Amino acid sequence: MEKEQRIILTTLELVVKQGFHATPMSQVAREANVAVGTIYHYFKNKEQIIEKIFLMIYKDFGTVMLTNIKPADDYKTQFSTMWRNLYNYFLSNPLAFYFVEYVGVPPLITPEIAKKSKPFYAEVVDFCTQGVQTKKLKNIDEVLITNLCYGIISSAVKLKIKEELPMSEKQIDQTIEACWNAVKYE
Amino acid sequence: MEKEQRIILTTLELVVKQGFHATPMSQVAREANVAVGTIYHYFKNKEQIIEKIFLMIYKDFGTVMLTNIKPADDYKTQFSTMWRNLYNYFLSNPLAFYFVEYVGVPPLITPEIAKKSKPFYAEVVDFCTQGVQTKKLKNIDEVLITNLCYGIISSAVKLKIKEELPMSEKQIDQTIEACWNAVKYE
Amino acid sequence: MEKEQRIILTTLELVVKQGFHATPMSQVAREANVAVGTIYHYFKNKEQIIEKIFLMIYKDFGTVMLTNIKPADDYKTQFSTMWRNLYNYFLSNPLAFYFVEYVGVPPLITPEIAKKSKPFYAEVVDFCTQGVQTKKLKNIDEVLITNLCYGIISSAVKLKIKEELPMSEKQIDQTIEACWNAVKYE
Amino acid sequence: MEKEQRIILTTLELVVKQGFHATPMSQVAREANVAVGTIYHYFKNKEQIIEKIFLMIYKDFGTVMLTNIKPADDYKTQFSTMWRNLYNYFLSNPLAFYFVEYVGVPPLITPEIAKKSKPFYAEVVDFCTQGVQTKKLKNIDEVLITNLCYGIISSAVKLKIKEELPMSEKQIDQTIEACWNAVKYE
DNA sequence: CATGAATGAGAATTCATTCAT
DNA sequence: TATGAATGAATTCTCATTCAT
Repeated sequence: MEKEQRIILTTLELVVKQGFHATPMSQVAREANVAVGTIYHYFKNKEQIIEKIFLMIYKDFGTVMLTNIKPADDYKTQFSTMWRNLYNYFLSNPLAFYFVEYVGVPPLITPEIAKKSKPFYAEVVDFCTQGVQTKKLKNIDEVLITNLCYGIISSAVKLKIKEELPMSEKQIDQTIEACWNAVKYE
Repeated sequence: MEKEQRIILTTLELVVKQGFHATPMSQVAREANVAVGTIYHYFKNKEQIIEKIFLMIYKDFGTVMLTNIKPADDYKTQFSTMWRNLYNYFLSNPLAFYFVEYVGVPPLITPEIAKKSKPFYAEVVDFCTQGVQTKKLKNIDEVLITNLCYGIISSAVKLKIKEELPMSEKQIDQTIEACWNAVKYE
Repeated sequence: MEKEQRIILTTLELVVKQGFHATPMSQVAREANVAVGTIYHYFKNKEQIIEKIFLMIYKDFGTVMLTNIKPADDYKTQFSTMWRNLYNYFLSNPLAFYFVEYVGVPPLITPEIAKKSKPFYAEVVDFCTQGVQTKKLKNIDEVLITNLCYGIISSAVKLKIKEELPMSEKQIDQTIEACWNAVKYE
Repeated sequence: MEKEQRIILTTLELVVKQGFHATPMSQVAREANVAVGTIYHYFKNKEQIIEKIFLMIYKDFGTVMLTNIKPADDYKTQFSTMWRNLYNYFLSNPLAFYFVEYVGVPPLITPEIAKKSKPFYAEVVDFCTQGVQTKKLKNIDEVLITNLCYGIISSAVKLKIKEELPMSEKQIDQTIEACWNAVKYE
């Protein structure tokens, strides 16, 4: 639906720039070119828009991380591609990054909503489980592995976005390599 | 000052649980046991309380990371101790963790305020610079090194706090080891 | 008309339970199983539904009061039957009672609308006029007589509906007797 | 308190003329000459103002009914005085009358609030109990007696206020006499 | 006849901040 | 220093009504 999408995207943009509470529905309506009432025709309340955005983004990057993964490649290559995909996704979608880091968090996102997002990145976790079983990765809980790497990528993205570092090709490579070294077997 | 401290700590607690905009000054006043007007005697406005908290916490953990660092120990040991200190600090001060992760961020914290916090962890960055120079750490920008490790620790803390993982002693060791492996030389 | 009736009855029910302004047309539509637009096909606006209900009910109880009135009976019997009829009608139609007492009143019901309802109970007033002329009832204005008795019945119904009194057969008899005693001749 | 009183009296006036839901707080504020926020300083919400008014009026007329009751007078005189007091009170306080009849009713006034008002007219009920015990009044439940008379008075007041009857001195006397005749012994 | 998406004015309520005491 | 009553702009959300289909 045309209008629903406009509401979602406008909210995403404003909420990231101004914060959830600092974003009035009237502004969302104005910038999405709909009437305030229309927003409430599609969403129960302000929080529900956030939930929709949250799930939309998580679905998104669950998919994105798996692109260009070629089973023929060796494990390290596939593993590195995954996290590089995530870095690239966040860089080309800074709104999504800001949202997951600062808006789509408690207390706005409850544990229940968070749970709904899990299936979207289940494959990534599974891939780490395989890595552990085939002795490509250290014998660490797969959830821990996934999150440590996520933490590395997220930090790198922040440095780039805040312009604290240029994040040259070399630095990106070093970041991805750090993910691998942090959890690789041996 | 007794009252000023009460205002700061109450604000920290409420702002973490409810968010900045969802925390009315009247509630801060009530729970800090002062009058609303009194808050404005000590602080120019709501934002200024946040700034004070922000700097207080950053000062705190700049100090904390350096405790028990014994120059006699080898580099790896000192490096590991530093990040373990951070992990422990966050675990015993969940309010501080939540604050730096979710409240003390843009757009509430402007780049100017953020800059004021840099001196507080300059020593940590310096320590990494030395590590690079003495070939203990890979030849990666020291800011990048610091932040990648911060990202790892932060992810681990989140898993523990959200109770997604037990974070046993072994898992903590694996996390600290991941920091080291991610950036160690060779 | 099927749908028009459903709209009227649903509105009656909701308006009695929630009040006029607290009853949104959307809810009427939903519970009457019609579209919002359909309501406006049958009624000019929300107020018009209330007017229709108002007249419907007044017509109703003008009729009801006269059932089982047997001219052969003596005046007191006929008079008592009338008010007992009203009591029974209200008890078996609590929605109607609540409506006339709390909803079908100013400022929603204007004097003009109220005037339209007068013919419906004209016969009851006439019957009182006859009572006065034949010295069965005191020489009191027939409108006053009618309304005093209405007040008695209405109070009794409220006690029963609010469950403040059981309103046993005996108490009902006492109530009807009170009507008679209040205005009977001598 | 000056402002609180102004809010109460303004609300009473507006709510009677326009209905509860048709009376915006902004209008109350304007006509009471206070800021909207000030209303919420004194009252939790709109409903609470109504509750305060409700109890204020019930307290009022519990008192009023007992004025000029001289124990030396015979029972009928005292009984009549009471109801005449009520009639006079309502006539000189039409706002109070409209309020208790149309605003201070369910669903706005819940059974719990209604219960709070009972002590205020307990003495009137007691007086009827005595009347029954001393065989001045019929052996009817005192609550029923009280309410039947209230119904009579209320109907008379309505006729006067709606200007359907002039309610001459004679008609008032007839009304009070009707109260007595309706429930007197014999 | 019937629908229901869309509207936007208007409602109740909140809350940062001020200021007289 | 400390208070808290008072403010009123701003917020979220509602809802009667319209109109293109």
